[in-house]
Amino acid sequence: MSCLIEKLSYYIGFSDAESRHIATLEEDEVQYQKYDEIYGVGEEAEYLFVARKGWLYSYIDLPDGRRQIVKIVHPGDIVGLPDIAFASATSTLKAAEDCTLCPFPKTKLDVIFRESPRLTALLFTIANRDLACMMDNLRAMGRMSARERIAFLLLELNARLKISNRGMTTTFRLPLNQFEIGDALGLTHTYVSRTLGAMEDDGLIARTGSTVTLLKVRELVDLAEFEDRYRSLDTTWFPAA
Amino acid sequence: MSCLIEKLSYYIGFSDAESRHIATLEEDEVQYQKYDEIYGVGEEAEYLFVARKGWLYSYIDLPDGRRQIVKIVHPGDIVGLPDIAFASATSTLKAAEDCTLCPFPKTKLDVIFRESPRLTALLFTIANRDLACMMDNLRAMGRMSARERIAFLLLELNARLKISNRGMTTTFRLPLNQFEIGDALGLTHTYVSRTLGAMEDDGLIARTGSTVTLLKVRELVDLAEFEDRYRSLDTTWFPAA
DNA sequence: CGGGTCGTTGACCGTGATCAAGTAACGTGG
DNA sequence: CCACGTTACTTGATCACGGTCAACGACCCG
Repeated sequence: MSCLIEKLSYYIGFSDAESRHIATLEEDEVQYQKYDEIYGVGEEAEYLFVARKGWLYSYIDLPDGRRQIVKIVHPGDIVGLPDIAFASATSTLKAAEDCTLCPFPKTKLDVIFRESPRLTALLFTIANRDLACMMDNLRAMGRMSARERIAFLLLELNARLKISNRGMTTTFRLPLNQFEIGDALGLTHTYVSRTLGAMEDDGLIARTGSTVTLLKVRELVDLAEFEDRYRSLDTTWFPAA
Repeated sequence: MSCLIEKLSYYIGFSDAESRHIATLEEDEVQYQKYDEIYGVGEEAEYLFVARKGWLYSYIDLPDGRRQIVKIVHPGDIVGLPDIAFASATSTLKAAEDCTLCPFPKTKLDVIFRESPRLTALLFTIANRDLACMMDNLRAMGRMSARERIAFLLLELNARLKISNRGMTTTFRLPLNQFEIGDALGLTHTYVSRTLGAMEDDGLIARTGSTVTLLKVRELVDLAEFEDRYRSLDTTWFPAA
């Protein structure tokens, strides 16, 4: 089954027509290699993407080399929604590892808006869920220490992976290097290294290669004041199918 | 004219039916006083609001007293969209000054989704524009100095005020105290005071009471790498009226 | 082997936090 | 009209978290 449908049907069931609409978003498929740039700031934002395989991230550069990763993308995620509001892309999309994407034009959304209010409500809700998550993120960047931010990132990634990956435990592959983790959290790779090391010493997490295990989930959750926004959505107000 | 319609019609024109849909969102009206809490984290998120008069902001608390303001609300803004994804509110909404709000239930959106694909596309686009703005914000918090963040905030507020306020100059009322500015930018009020003072000394801005003037806009824009995301939206792919 | 990427560790430094005191503006009540 | 409390802003002294710079080690792949 497509990982987009899998992810969406975690929240509501779909009619055949709705499933067909979703399937049209994944008709094409393109491969990218690790560190390929899929699109850059200022390029025409004609297409959206469904991530099918591999992790990606979007980031914004500052002219002096500072970089902020604003979104980490997993299989089943829709990429580029924040850019549909503009004629050109507001961030750069890069492959964190070899990956597969399904591009689709903005206008396919227009069809969904006209024909499926229920699917529209879901997409609208997901966009707003993402907004709420960005706010949590902003809180982490504005008011949290390095250790708290790292705890937050690990918990959020784990929560997201649970949605498309039933049977997910607290051990997961983290295909990001410490530069990338730092750029996502507003830290330097040096300090990421130090802090991860200290958290490992304290028995909060364990690392083997690029795999992480959250050992003391309760303590991590308290550290980061983490709330799982992915586990459920309020779909009670949605139009009927 | 209602400030919501004014703000939305900045981007597209509306049919009579669409105007009526928008008007249903502003049927009721409630007054609040400065520092009133409209709703808090965890309360049932039954209603959304249209801000009609006065500034507000939503924030998230940490248990030890740290606070992050995640959104500053102006007249004409829709408040609470990030919460429609959940059964209860994810942030607290507070009045920055005396203000007027128009509450409406989530289910009024459901009607819009069923009857007006074009208005749906606009709301969807605005939600995603807000996402892009949050990402700019995240970049500011993660990778910018205090001075750059303040430049960024002032430019963004000014850009937003221009939408509903034709003839807006670079002088505007800023009804937020320095604690609130700090909480929005991840700084202490002390440092906000110092930095604003230094920026004034450098001739970048001027202050008189709670009014701010951006004197060297070009330099401020360079400082903050500011891009105005409010001035125009890509509406070319929207369904026809 | 050699070269590249990535992670670790050490020494030092600077931005912005913390703590504290003082000032200005304002409304209140006597 | 002044004494007062409150709130907001400013300024100074000190501190610490995390940045910067640099060196080194581990690993992978050619």
